[in-house]
Amino acid sequence: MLKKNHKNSSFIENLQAPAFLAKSLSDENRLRILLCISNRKKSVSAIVEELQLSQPLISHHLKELKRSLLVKVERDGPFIYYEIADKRIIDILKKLNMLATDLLVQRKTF
Amino acid sequence: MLKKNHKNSSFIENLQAPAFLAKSLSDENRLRILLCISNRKKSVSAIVEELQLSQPLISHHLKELKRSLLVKVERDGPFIYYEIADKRIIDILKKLNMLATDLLVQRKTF
DNA sequence: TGAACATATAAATTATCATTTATATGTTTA
DNA sequence: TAAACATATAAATGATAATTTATATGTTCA
Repeated sequence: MLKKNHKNSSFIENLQAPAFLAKSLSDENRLRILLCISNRKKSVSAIVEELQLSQPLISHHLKELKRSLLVKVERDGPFIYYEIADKRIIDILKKLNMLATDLLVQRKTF
Repeated sequence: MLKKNHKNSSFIENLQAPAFLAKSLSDENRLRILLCISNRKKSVSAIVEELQLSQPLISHHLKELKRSLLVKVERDGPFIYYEIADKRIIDILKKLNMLATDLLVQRKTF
């Protein structure tokens, strides 16, 4: 028996959610932050130093990442630690990167 | 022998490319267009009718999708047909959608 | 408590973007 | 060639977002 296939199975409705996530992933500085905290949690100051961006800018982007649920937050004394909320975020970034590479190659090939 | 792991292997440089793709995926109307042309090529007017958006708006988003290489274009007489450039785009959208769902569940669970 | 530090927030500025309205370009056919 | 149609483009507008600068909040420790 065939799978019920009301045009494009998985979704149709709810494109708002993936669009919202994609928007959060659409800024290069936010991607740098996500990679930076993908292996272990880090304090804001550690991120600031590692990425060489201003502290308010990092805080602003962290707030956005928190709003889209892409990071987890944890306080320890005066420090606030941020960590990636789900490893699949990195998988998706890798796929986006591979896709971008291939699309560019294809464009030049034809 | 362990894989050479200069922090975050796959990328570090070139976050510009995935950020750019993500930006193109960050608009709900563009996602609707991509889904709409994911199975077969369609003319602009067909897309306009199916999605119930104005013709200039559809054209504008198609131009953006073309700029980011996410669609292929083909002319046939007066009609211009657009088609998704790579099926992996849909995979990525599905993954984004699943991730969004799970992140929301996790937020409510804890 | 007050000084030092870590982080967040607010205000201001600039840039980017989605949408609408109006018009132009390109193609077919009578 | 002119009319009808398909699509693209341009201009205008309003909304959103990134960044900077300045300041506030919250924590520790002497």
